[in-house]
Amino acid sequence: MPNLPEVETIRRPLAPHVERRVLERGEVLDPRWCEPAPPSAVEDATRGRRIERLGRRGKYIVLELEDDVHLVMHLRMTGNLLLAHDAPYTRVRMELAGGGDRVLFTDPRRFGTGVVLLGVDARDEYFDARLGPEPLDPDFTADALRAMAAGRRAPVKAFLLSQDRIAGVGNIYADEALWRARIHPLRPVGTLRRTQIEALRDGVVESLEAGSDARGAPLDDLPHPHGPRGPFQAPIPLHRPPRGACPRRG
DNA sequence: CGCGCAACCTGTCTGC
DNA sequence: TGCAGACAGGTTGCGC
Repeated sequence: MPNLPEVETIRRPLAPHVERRVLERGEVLDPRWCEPAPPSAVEDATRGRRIERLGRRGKYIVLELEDDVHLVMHLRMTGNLLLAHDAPYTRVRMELAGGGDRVLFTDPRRFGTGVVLLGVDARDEYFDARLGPEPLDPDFTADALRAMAAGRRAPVKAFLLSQDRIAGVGNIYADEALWRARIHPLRPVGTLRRTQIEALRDGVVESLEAGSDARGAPLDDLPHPHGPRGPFQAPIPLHRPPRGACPRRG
């Protein structure tokens, strides 16, 4: 479920509570979380290190620690990162020094993963190998999109979903962006006309922004046990319309 | 290389 | 009402 806006909604309120604090220890309760690395890799990396920053790239969350140690996490579909003492489905538990706060990675379906990367170069290499540009960065222009789409026969929806083209667009936002741009999802992306490419770029950006706005609405100050996704699963309008006729064309 | 698709999981929804 | 089966969905890896 987490696409870029959801990941950002989890990251943003959490960041001020963890940045500049020291991790006493991290404990991997589910060894599969960091496979093929052993849990000790995560535990060694986190022990006693200060958190410099809680960042994001695409759908990844990055816990940037001192000494240039980067803990890169992916929530996949059901993962969550929250500040709480206990929560169901906890896979990783990180104790913060002074106060007994804990950062928990929870995930009922155990799809979520984490990896420790040493050095900013290793981190960038990791992302460069699998992620395209950030769609909310200013260089994500219609021209850039057109260059990426040129000559490709893949359906435009599949194209939007491939993270090595555009980082952070998932199923919900691909549908929403195509709906806004009035483009059929199966249309080969390389055949789109210039005006459609422009509409598509706008559709991607606007749906991501709408998603961030909707879920980024302030709730309480602290993430509660069920995490910062709460009551406002308020869907953007049309991802799943009432079954039946198309609301636009019948 | 580009594309399609199965596999990974398990909670929740759907249909009988 | 209960149960079995379908579905959800991001990424990886394999086959064509």
